Amino acid sequence: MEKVPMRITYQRKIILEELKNLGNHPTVDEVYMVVKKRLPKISMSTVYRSLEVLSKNGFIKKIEPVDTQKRFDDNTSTHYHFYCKNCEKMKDAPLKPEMVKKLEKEIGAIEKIMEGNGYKVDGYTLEFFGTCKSCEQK
Amino acid sequence: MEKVPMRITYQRKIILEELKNLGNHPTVDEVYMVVKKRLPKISMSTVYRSLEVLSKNGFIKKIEPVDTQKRFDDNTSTHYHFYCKNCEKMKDAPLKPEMVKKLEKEIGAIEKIMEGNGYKVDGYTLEFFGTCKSCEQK
DNA sequence: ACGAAAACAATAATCGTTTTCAATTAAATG
DNA sequence: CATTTAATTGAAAACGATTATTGTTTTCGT
Repeated sequence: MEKVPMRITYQRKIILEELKNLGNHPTVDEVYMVVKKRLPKISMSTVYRSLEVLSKNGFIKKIEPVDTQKRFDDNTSTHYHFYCKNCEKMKDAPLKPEMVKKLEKEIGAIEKIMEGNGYKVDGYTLEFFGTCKSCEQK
Repeated sequence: MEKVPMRITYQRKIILEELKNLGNHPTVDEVYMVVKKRLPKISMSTVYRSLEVLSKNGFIKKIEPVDTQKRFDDNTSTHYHFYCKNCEKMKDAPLKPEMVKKLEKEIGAIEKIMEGNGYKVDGYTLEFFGTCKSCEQK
């Protein structure tokens, strides 16, 4: 979470305030809509940039997919993925089948707990990211 | 994985073939580029639609984010999320702190293993999806 | 208070994906 | 095997989310 020079502008104060009011992980659009009530002239790009900066400086946390593009896999069995930020490829997580089995069981138990709490769990995604072996070797 | 009436068209045969050749989880665009060599007139939308249908029928597996939109969280500590497909809200996974701790440890160990395999692991995302409690109660 | 750097609003551009629609084709039916 | 009909196609436009650009305004160290 590398810090970045950040000015405390009026817009950013309000965006942070309203984000906290909203609670539950709002989308940028949701933040925009409530902030606009107090700052009718604010633009979407300001909200985007401000949220980005606030998260880079550790005030808030960004929730975003490891990779936004759709991908398709000819292997239909359960396994986990590793996204390499360098070559931008999605690889199979380099794990032995017994490790995958173990994790699957572990997470399955967690799902049961959530079901017990009144949630209906259809599934989950677990993706790792970083630099893959072949990129790392260079 | 609900089955859907599917015709085995020439395009689909070739898309499936080439997906298998490509191996590593290609994006739609990557599939399009190789398929175009054999079917110069094929359109992007056909590739999108075909991959979708092939995955709906269990021939291949779709890898996609639980939710594509960026979201922001005022809680900066580690915790997992649950995406409700009904109300389209991202909630905190309803798990006790000790459960989160345990999972974190478990997955941390997995990361170590991958690091031992020559990968540099920056992090991971774990997201559950389904129907949340309040939507389920209706 | 002054001036450089950062942030702003507005707008256009981009990216990945989905939709629309008329023409074509697979496969079920007679 | 010819006919029917419903699915599929290609081409193009539309789409939603995000980013880049532009000229103007604001913040904040000096």
